[in-house]
Amino acid sequence: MIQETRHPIREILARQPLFSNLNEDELHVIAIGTREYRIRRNEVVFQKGDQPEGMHIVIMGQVKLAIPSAQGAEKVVHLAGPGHTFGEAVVFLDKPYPVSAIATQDSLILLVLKSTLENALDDSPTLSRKMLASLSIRLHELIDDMESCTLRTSMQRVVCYLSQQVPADHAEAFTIQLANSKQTIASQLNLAPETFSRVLSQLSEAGLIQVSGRAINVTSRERLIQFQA
Amino acid sequence: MIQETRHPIREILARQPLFSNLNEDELHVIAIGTREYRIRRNEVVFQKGDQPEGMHIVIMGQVKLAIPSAQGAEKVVHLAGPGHTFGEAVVFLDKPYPVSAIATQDSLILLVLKSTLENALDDSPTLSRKMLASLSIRLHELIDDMESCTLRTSMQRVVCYLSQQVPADHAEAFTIQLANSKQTIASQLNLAPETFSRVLSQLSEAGLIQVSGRAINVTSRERLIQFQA
DNA sequence: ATATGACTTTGACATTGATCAAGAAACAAC
DNA sequence: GTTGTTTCTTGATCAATGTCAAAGTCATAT
Repeated sequence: MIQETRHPIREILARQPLFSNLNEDELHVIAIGTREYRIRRNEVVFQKGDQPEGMHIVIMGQVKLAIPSAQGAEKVVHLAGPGHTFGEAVVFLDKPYPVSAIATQDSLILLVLKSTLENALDDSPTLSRKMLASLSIRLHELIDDMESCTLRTSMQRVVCYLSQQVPADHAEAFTIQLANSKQTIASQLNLAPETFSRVLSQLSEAGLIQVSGRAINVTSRERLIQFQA
Repeated sequence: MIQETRHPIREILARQPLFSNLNEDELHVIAIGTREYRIRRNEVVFQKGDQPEGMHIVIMGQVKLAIPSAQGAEKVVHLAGPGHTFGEAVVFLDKPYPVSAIATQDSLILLVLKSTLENALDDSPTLSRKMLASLSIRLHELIDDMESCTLRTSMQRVVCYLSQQVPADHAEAFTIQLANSKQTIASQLNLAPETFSRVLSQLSEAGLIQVSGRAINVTSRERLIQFQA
């Protein structure tokens, strides 16, 4: 599953915002304590309960972080794309991973070993600061997710999800290209796939969106947000 | 609402695990940037959307962190008792509080101002490390909460909650004294108060617990955990 | 003591969203 | 292409949990 290669790890690291303020020496030390691995779609990076190895950085591809349940169901907690990190929280605790990580696409990932990261943090307040910010963001995202799951109806969750996928230009009408299967997105929204499908049809019938495979066209962001029932 | 007093803030800070490794000078600087305030039961410390002031440390009492919803409902995210901190995550982000904080008891709280904390973190890798650990723990707790809310039935959530309240001695039979109203606990478990009440009666009928006000006697931890339906 | 208000319990009912099952569509492999 | 596999949609049904309402309990303050 893990396959070493000889890419310029240091170059890649230097391009990550997290490490952009480090000097050559610091970067060199981190690069030495970093492994690169490739992983195929649907393969497991680690499982809930495994002992943490370090911080993972997605270079290419995508990794799904999910809580597995006994009955085979799972709740997707986060989808980490290029430039995103995962597994960093456990570096600071003596606990196993609380989630499983599975590649949703063939991916290229860096693993900064636990001890390497710890040393780097002790030497660089800037890195510590960025790490704190990164964890804080994750915390906020999780709270938003919690809010969504507990205080909203399925319709509200879908509307909220769609309206958050707005492109940079904030256009009133736009097309979303879903980056994952509808199953995965349903799980992220804490919905059964069937429910997700039905909610999308309802929005279609109301003329607010057009669905064609993974492409969803939003006619009016404004009207979409207003929509109830 | 906020009322200054002249307690030995520095002494109190020194007793917090978070600051225990700091030297006299560092502690002094932090003490200067720390405010003490008292707040009554049911009073609001801050609301979701407010601009963050710094990190709060509960010295006495208890503060409830909850996501408010438009319809007056709320989802309790965390209950912070003596020695616990809250509001620290926002120090590292330029975002408003994602939750509201309300005292559930008359409380005494310290507020380490944002800039003070930031400076202290830049000067002390140890403090940074502890802060990272603290945020990581919060993240784990939230993930556990997420797991509970999304993958378990109401019965499973209550059983899990009760069995986690085990006293230190790990006795098979024990009595829990609920530290909050059943409403609050129900919200934390993401249940309607009525549902919580019904689940407790069910467990009572099954002979697994005896409920008497806020005191809950667990007859057998083992059998409680096994219980289904 | 008694009264007032908050919290809790219980019952009846409504509703959301899950489950099961079957068919359709998309995709991949050969 | 054709076949097999996975994903998605749609319908019918059901169970879990929320909502509403009323009564009961508890605590507090006067």
